[in-house]
Amino acid sequence: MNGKNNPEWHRNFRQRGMRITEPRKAILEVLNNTTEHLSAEEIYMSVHRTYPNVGLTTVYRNLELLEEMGIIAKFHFGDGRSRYELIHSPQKPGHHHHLICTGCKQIIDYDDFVEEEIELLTKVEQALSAAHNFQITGHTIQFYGICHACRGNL
Amino acid sequence: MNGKNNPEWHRNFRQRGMRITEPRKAILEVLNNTTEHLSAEEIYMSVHRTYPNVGLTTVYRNLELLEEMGIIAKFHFGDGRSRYELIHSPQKPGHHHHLICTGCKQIIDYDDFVEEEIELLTKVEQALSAAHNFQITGHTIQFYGICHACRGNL
DNA sequence: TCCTTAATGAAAATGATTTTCATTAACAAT
DNA sequence: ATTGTTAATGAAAATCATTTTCATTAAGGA
Repeated sequence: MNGKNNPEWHRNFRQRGMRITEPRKAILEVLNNTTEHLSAEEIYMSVHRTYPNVGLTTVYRNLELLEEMGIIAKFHFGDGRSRYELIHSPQKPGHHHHLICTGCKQIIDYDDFVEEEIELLTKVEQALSAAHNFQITGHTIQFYGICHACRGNL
Repeated sequence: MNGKNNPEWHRNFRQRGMRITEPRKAILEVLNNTTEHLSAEEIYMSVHRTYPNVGLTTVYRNLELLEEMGIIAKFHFGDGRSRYELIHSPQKPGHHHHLICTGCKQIIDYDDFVEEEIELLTKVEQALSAAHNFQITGHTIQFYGICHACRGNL
């Protein structure tokens, strides 16, 4: 968690009159230490190991909150549940562009042409902003396909 | 439905031993005649007007089927339900790149820089194919933001 | 230490989607 | 055209992720 015992998100929370609680610390701890794209249930199970009394409801509530605050992003990969990622993750900084196998559901954070993608996306973002009078807050790029292993199982 | 009374999808279906049924005709009819991004329930309601005895279950089953066949695409726009689009729609041919207002949930099929996007996407697709040994079947590009009207309501 | 109220946990409710199963109807063979 | 096989259907029940309710707890300012 950044090595500091009073991280910057504390300030962020307190400003909004929100309290620093064990469940919140635990949830952010889990998200900070994973490279995966965890679902609410998975985050809950992970948190549960250290804080067995934290409930699934609380996990859902805080994930929603963290998303509204712009701290995490919520993704849909087609497996019927939402998955969450820290927007500025120490584990995988930068973009969140995904390659998903529709067979085994594995999710790959790819790096190919990301520079160019970002460049174009920025341009598109500006165009959309202007043309449709939107204030853009985020984007999603996903490629779907079948991985080598799954192709073997056909 | 294409002006022909024996459309090409009939052949497509029969080849797989699948039958041409009223519900299937009705569902494709609805998808063919909309520019919207309909949910299963919305498709069901639309079908229901003409064929009141077609059930919601059947709509779900056939949407899944049509997706597997590569005839329609399933999207998630963050409102908790899946939405479907004909991949080759007579109403909006070409791409399916979306701009979504997180306030009012409106979905815009935008046209800005789509040429360039497709060009880059094709390049990325090839790179991913090679680098990760994937057979790419589709992609998703979405921008999220707040539209002008919704910004007023804050 | 006390007080206010944000936050929590457990259980119930909700809502989209899937499964079950008995019935119907496509369509190939007759 | 009639029949037989079985894919497809519809209704109801089941499932599963997520949300709501509500009584209780605890963060943090006074």
